[in-house]
Amino acid sequence: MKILAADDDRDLRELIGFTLAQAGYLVLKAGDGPSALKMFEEESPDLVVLDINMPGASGFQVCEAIRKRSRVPVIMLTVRGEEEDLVRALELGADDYLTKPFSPRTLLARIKALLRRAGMENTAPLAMGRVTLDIEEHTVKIASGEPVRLTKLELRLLQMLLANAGHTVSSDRLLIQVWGHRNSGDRQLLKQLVHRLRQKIEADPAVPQLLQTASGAGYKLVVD
Amino acid sequence: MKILAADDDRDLRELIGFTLAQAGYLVLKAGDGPSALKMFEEESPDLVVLDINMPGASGFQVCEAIRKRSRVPVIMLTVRGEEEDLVRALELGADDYLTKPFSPRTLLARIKALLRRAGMENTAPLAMGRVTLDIEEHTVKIASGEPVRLTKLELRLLQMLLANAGHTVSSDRLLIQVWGHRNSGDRQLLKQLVHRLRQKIEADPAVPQLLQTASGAGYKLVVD
DNA sequence: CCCGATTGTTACCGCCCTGTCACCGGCCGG
DNA sequence: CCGGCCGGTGACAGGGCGGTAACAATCGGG
Repeated sequence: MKILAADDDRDLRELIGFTLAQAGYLVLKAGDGPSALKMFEEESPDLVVLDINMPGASGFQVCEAIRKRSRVPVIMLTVRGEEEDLVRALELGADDYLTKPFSPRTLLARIKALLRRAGMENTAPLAMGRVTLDIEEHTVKIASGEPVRLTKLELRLLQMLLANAGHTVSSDRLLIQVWGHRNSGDRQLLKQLVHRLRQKIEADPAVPQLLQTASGAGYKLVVD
Repeated sequence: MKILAADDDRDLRELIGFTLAQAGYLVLKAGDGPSALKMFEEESPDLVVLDINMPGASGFQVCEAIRKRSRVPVIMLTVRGEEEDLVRALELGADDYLTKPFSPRTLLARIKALLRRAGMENTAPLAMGRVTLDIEEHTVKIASGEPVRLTKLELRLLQMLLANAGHTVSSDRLLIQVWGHRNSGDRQLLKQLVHRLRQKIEADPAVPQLLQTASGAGYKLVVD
């Protein structure tokens, strides 16, 4: 599990790094916004701890940039009493925050809670009913047919639907989970992705059996 | 969206209630642990705000009991500087916490973030007498008939009537709850919506059994 | 740097949801 | 008796939403 910690305060950065390393995480450290972003691009960590006050680029900018290309869990660090900052951070897509000063134990608990919520520590069942998803190979098998190759986004979409197999998942939620942002005007992206995925996995894409539409609500995967 | 707020401080409870009601949530209030648990059992809310320090049963116990039977999002309220409490709360399965004092805006932001993370629309089918409402699928089943698809507005209307099953809901209130703010002269909208809903759920739409008219007052749902 | 794969954007079609108008019938007070 | 109010019903136009296609932009590996 790879965690990126970005903070301009060298001591705090080292403390965080030490704490997380003790807990068995692989830690990447960055001292300012730009290098945090660069490291994020190169290493694609599984979780990001981000100080709001940093030279170069504020934590907000970094968070926004990260959200543009990933839905990785983000924890923001802030000083006490800056509630406006918190609201803005959460609106920008941050998943959680910590108020300085905090104890290492608290940080660890929050990180674990977030990873648990994000479903990153339990390998979800890959097979369900007719659908068998191979995340490493980026392929699905339907019933006992040939494996079909999926793109990154298709895989992610199918993963989300499979995790909620039999239940409708709202379009907004899919947008958030697949792309990481939630401009609800972006339904066209989802339409297209669903269409392309159907071409690959449905026997007759015009009459979907697996990936069904719940009009006005979202989509659901029928696996039985 | 139903939210249970449990706090022994009456003023704070009312403030939370007012804030959430303003934001359009249906709020249930409890003043101590046991009644919070009881209300949780009976109402199955979509999110719980839980004060750690309560008479009867501590927030910890309530949180633990809730976690034994549900994964509903839980936000814990705590006083400043009790970090051990926070860690324990998160380990017990709480999803988030707030340090008192907090601003209403912060509370709202955290609740929204949590609902978003939790998927916001995954409410279990709501059953009452002959009527079973599946909010995530946008469908109703009457008695043991086939599920009928509902539109957004029909769903909202039925939801409101079902929440007050057996009691008359005034037309003005329905107008506000279904459409938002409207001048009360807009009864035609409601007439049409009721008519369309009856076509879908009544055995004989000309003689309504379920969705009955309370002349001069409003409508009520008869489920038994 | 190039080519193909992948992803995002624009446009269009068809369905049906929704708001609105128009009309009917019953009830009530003048 | 009649005119107004209320609730129910039918019809219809506009627009929103989902599906599809075609194209542009971007990514990624050789």
